[in-house]
Amino acid sequence: MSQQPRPRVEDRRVTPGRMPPPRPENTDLSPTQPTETKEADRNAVLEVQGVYIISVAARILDMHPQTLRKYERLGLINPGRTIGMLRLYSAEDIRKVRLIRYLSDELGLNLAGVQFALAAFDNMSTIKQRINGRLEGIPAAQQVVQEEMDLLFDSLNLPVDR
Amino acid sequence: MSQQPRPRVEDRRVTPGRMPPPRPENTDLSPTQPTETKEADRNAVLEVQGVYIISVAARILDMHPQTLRKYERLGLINPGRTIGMLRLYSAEDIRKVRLIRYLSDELGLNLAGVQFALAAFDNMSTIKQRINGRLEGIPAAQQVVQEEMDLLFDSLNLPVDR
DNA sequence: TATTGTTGACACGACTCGTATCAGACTTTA
DNA sequence: TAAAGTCTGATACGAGTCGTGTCAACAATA
Repeated sequence: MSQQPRPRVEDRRVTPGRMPPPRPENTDLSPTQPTETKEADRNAVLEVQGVYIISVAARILDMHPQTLRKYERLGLINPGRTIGMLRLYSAEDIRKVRLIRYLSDELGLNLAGVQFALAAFDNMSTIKQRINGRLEGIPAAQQVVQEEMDLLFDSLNLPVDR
Repeated sequence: MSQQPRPRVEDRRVTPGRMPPPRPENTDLSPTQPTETKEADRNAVLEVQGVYIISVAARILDMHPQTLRKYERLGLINPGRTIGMLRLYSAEDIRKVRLIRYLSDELGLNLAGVQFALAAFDNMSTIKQRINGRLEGIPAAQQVVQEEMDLLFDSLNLPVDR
């Protein structure tokens, strides 16, 4: 009955206020201890054209992999997959997670609220596009809508990154 | 708040000797709400149709008065006041509370999310108005924006009531 | 082969939310 | 004027949420 905690690579913890669970800190477990397995090296291997597997994405975002999985389960993000079903996070996915984190951490929304907000953003973007298309022949009107819709987005106080 | 063994209900007691906070002056603030009652006799203030004190509003909404007070403290609603500072809930206030309850109970938003959503609605309405104003001379464009913005509101799945 | 990924389940501590109660002061009503 | 109702700020509590952590059994990758 192996009861020992399985060592993991995800060694970061973010608990800001309180102590982390009383678990032994296997902070690092470089497998066959190449003494200096540079993260950069390993990342480079998995960094195929700006896509990252979950452990790398989690490290980039400084978040727990389980949190990323939970976000996906809730439909907040939808990373790609390798043929072998490994999650692949694109730069766009990373950006979206940052937006989610902003809505959650800074604005205090729960995940239902995040879901609502993301859907609202999407709908706003879509509508803006549709209006723009239907106003194809009236550039003056297009200009007005462009400006005002930008205002609308601004009013949501999203991080510049979006 | 950390949870720990706490006194039983019978033992709960407010710290003795605590001074109640000074009440605000009767400065007749926020006459914002019930424009209908503006010249009603102070005798009849609570009988004006469509304006309710908190206990009545709570009964109408089937909610706890403390919940209504909490919503106000968070800035979600802003009921009027009598000269004596009693809250006065208009039909519009009641409607807004119902919207809040829908966002909270049905969609699962927390109150931060409700705040965000309400602000988004307001901003969308404002922008729609502004666009409409700026497109005054282009009715065709007005029509397009009208239709599409209505679509946008629809996409939010709000209760018919709103 | 060693490592890291997958899933689902369960648990935790911190936090949120609606509700409840209290004391003391004030307002409205009978 | 007395009684009933409301005001304020505090504290409390059960139920739920959320991010994190762990586990088992297995698949993919290096």
